[in-house]
Amino acid sequence: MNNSARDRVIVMTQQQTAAVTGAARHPFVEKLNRYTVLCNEEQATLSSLLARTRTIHRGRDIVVQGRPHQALQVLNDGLALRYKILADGKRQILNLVVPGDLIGLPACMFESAIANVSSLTDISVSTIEYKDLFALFHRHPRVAIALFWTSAREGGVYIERLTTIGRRTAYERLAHLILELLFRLRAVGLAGPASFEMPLTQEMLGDMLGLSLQHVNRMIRNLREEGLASVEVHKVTIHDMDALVRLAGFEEIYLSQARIPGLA
Amino acid sequence: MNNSARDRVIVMTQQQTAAVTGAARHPFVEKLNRYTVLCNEEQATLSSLLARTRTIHRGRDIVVQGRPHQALQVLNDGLALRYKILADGKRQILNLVVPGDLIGLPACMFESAIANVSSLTDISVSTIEYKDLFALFHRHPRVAIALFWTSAREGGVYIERLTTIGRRTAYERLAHLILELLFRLRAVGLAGPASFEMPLTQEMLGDMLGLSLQHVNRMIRNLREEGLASVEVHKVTIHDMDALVRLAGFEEIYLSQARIPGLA
DNA sequence: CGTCAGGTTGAGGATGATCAACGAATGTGG
DNA sequence: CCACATTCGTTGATCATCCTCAACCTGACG
Repeated sequence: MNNSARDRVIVMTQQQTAAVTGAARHPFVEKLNRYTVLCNEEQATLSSLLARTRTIHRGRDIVVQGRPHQALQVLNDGLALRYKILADGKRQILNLVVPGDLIGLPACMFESAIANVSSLTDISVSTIEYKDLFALFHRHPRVAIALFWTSAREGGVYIERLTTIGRRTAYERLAHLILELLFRLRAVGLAGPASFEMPLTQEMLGDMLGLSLQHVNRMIRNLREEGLASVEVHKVTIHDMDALVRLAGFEEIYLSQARIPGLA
Repeated sequence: MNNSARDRVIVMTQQQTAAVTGAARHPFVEKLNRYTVLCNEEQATLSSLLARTRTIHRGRDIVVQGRPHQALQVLNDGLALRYKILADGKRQILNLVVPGDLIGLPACMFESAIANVSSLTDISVSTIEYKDLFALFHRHPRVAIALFWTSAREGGVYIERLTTIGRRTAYERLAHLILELLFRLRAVGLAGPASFEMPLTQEMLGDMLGLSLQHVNRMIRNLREEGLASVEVHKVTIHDMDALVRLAGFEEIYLSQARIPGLA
């Protein structure tokens, strides 16, 4: 916990730099750059791919289950949710999409999308046509490797959620989700050391965790009464990090964005 | 459902061809070749990467949670399981690994492995060092694209399992798993039109579905009594495919291995 | 001022876990 | 060949976690 405040300051500084230098500094480029140091040309090519951005208001569907598509999209700013709707109307929220993420991964890698993505806030996105993606693989293999690496690591989030839903109690599930959100948002400069803004309703939390909204409400009360964390309207604050980590069985390694080993 | 038997025949023929031409025809190469047609040189490079194989007996751990590593492995033959063990000993099985799959995906994309993989049968594996993988990205961008595509589609299996565990009843979960196993095994020539050999215990099924083994047993009995499917010692047979698909809410698209759109 | 989304709380009930016991099949050592 | 252990499957009884139904509260917004 001691150096997390410092970490955050560094991230925020990067964000501010981005604001100064304009769209060239882009969360997606930043992320790939964390996997392996990219040269100027590589960064320039990526930036030009992402140059044209589009703004979408909150609550709009960006990707729709069953619909075909011919491009991937990158989230530049704001938050989105990936989810699936079952035939009987039940919803499973798969993941939170944060700036720098590929929106259509993995939903858009099929003939028609296998999941929905909708904007949780107003967002800014860039589109990468498949043909441009393929050209990128030919021109900049190192970028391709970084891309491969990120998308493979995405899988880590899913397997962790899977074990959370499959094998943890409701109380543990909520604790684990809160910690995951904290760490993922912190990595993109959107959270403090032990708190973050959260535009998720209790119904959404339930749909992420396989729980009813009423039960989420009770587990939130539990966390508050036990002094572990408080979940208010749009803000989550962690009061006892150690206890929460212990309760959740949380291990942050699956969210790591460390260098790719052995890549020059 | 009508042409699935025919599809299988084609796959089986490919497998037989493999037996004739020897190790050069490899399930991993076959799979990438289904994503985009690879030229001879591309296939040759891949095959040489996979030439050295290693046999591992059943019940051995190939990848161990928390342990570092410097290579990916490819499963050539046999079956394996990816799983996580929690601090209190509970186990969540994440996925079945079938021939042609990258074993260490996504577990080995981190500084230390975030999940275990163990052999379910005697298996044959090839090792791909990271440096060889990187070289492949430089030499054969089209292979890299196919690799990116497969690994991204892996995510589809996880999000489907996630919605299954999060939002379906125990009965539906079992039905869905049986169908997924059938279709995945059929894609590698290891299942008939409506049946397959299954070396999974009821405890393992429970650990895949977030259920207790006793409850799995009862749901299996249900399926049998309703005439939908029978799960015997090491063999699963589906008796009423339509009803099972309806019960599970199963949509096979997330297992598709169709061509990558727009890739020459 | 009415409506609506979101949050809060309680009561009752169902799904699925846990505990417990037993049977069948397989393997092992004597 | 038998005694024994072990693994896997089967079934019943009880119990708890979590769902469903229902009601009410609050604040925001037209």
